[in-house]
Amino acid sequence: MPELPEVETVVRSIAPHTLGQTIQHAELLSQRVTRGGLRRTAAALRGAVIKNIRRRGKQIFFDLDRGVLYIHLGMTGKLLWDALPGKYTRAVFRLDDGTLLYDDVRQFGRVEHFARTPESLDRVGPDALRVDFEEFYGRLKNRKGSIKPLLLNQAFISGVGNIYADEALFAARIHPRTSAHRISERRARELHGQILQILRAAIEHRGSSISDYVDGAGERGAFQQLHCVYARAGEPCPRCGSPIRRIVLGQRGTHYCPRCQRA
DNA sequence: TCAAATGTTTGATC
DNA sequence: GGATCAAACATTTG
Repeated sequence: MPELPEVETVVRSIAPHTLGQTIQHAELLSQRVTRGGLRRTAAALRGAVIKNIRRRGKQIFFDLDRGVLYIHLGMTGKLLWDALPGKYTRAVFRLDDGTLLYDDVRQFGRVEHFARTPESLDRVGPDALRVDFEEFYGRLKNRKGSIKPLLLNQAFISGVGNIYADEALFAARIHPRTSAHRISERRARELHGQILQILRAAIEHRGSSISDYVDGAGERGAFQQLHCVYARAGEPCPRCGSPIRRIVLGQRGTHYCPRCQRA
């Protein structure tokens, strides 16, 4: 669920509460989410000071005075400030002025402590908001597969997920099955620009809440109201009125306008 | 009641 | 390496 705009919104909503605070107590509750060991991780976090909070793609890094707390929300992860723990609470961080909870129904997310930012997690591609066109096109033009799965590949660029991939391809009028290396420089420029524009607009609207996404204060986003194609199969295309089509591409639901986005 | 779908990543295989 | 596919999990939707 959480893609770049949602993760950015979460970071912004919890940063003011957590920056500079000390982790008085940490409790890790899920082996699946915290593979580094529940007790080891809790012990490593206890007493650490939060110096900085960063986002790269969909990854969140709390820089500590001793290592880093890494959080990935997966599909259903939530970071909540001063909320009540529930059935799906997987980690509890008691800070000086309140409590930060990590809730995650499906447990595809991760909460880990690292002594330093590890290489493997750092191997994601450039952040989708910071990649310039030269680099974007350079990485794109020799790729063999379809453009849609490539946009979802975090090693290509990081931050774009299923919603924003579909919306960006619609805005750029590119069929999701188009081979990446067959996209002209001109059309690639349009796509790059639309990715930036859509991600920025989504952040302004505090993300997309399709089912259960909320920010650190438990607030839903509003950008889902502005989706043109995502989860709108059968509805008229806002540009030409043709019914939006849904196919499966790279095992993911893919939404597009068959008239505006020609193969 | 059951099958299918859900925004994520990882790891196996060719 | 790059592309493809199954799997991890729990809930909701048709």
